[in-house]
Amino acid sequence: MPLKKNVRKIRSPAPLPRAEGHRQTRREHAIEIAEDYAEAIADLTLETGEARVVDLAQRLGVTHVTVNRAIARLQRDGFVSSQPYRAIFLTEKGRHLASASKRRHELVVAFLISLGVSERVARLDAEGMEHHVSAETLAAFQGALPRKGQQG
Amino acid sequence: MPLKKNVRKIRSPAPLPRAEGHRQTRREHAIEIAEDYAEAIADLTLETGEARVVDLAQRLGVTHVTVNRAIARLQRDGFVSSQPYRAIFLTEKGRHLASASKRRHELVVAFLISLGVSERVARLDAEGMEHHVSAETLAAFQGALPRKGQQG
DNA sequence: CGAATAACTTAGCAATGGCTACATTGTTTC
DNA sequence: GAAACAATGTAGCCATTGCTAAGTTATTCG
Repeated sequence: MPLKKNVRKIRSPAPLPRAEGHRQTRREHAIEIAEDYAEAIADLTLETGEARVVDLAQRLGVTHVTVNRAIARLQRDGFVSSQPYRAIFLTEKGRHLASASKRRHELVVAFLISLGVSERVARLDAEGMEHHVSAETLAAFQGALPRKGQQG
Repeated sequence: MPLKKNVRKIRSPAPLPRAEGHRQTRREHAIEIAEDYAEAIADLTLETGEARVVDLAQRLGVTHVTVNRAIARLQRDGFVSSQPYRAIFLTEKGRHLASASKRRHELVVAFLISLGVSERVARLDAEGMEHHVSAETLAAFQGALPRKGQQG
């Protein structure tokens, strides 16, 4: 008596959509690093005039070796241009990514803070969350944010 | 003439904290899969009585091979117990992780929906965001959510 | 200028997380 | 019980993302 341990025929009919979210999350993971680097490069360029491997390493909390290889991939994918032993520059594509990322990042931080989350935690959480905030959700965050001009 | 391209001495003094967020994000990435699997296993066990490799694969949007290896890691790390060609069961530790993940997941979805995000997008975004929502932020979400009993 | 130092690069290891192709085991069905 | 088929497991590929160690190149400074 097989006891019907495996009910192999009656595969569940509906739970397909669930997979979609996971697929999207994986897709987003693939571009997270590009976004983080683009943002960091843009910031450093503003702050110090150029983005160097060591500075990126310090800022992202990885070794300079990791940065080096990441930059190679970003260059391969057209986000940055760099020459050996020289500073790193964003391409048009990279600048685009950086500004979008930066805007989203800051909006997420501001939104969390507006909810009462401490600035420290808001910044920590935003770093991970931001990459998974779609345009629609970002718009909702923006909408829920208290307006700038009307502080009364 | 070196033109002072590299101003190597004046390393920026403050941008250290930024790295902390990235480090946390990487830490969270490391447990994302455990959380997703634990939640999926818990759900499937409820829905169909047991969690099988194929079902997990379908639900998570990966091949059964990927599931197989992930399960091996989860078993190594004490989240699940499984025997070859048999269903997968959560350990106490795994159940704990699953229930926490599930609660957080549902709260994030509910919160996004309450902001006006469509259910579809809320579910898609939550899948990626949830892993980076700290206890503090989760509490803020909870607090911002309209109460259950007072729908007026 | 040349040595010292800082920055960068390269080589190579480990873990993760996808995959396809193929082998094995379990279940169902005749 | 054996064949057919579904499910699971194994081997091995590739890419990513960390790392350390060791070699190169630039910059700075005596």
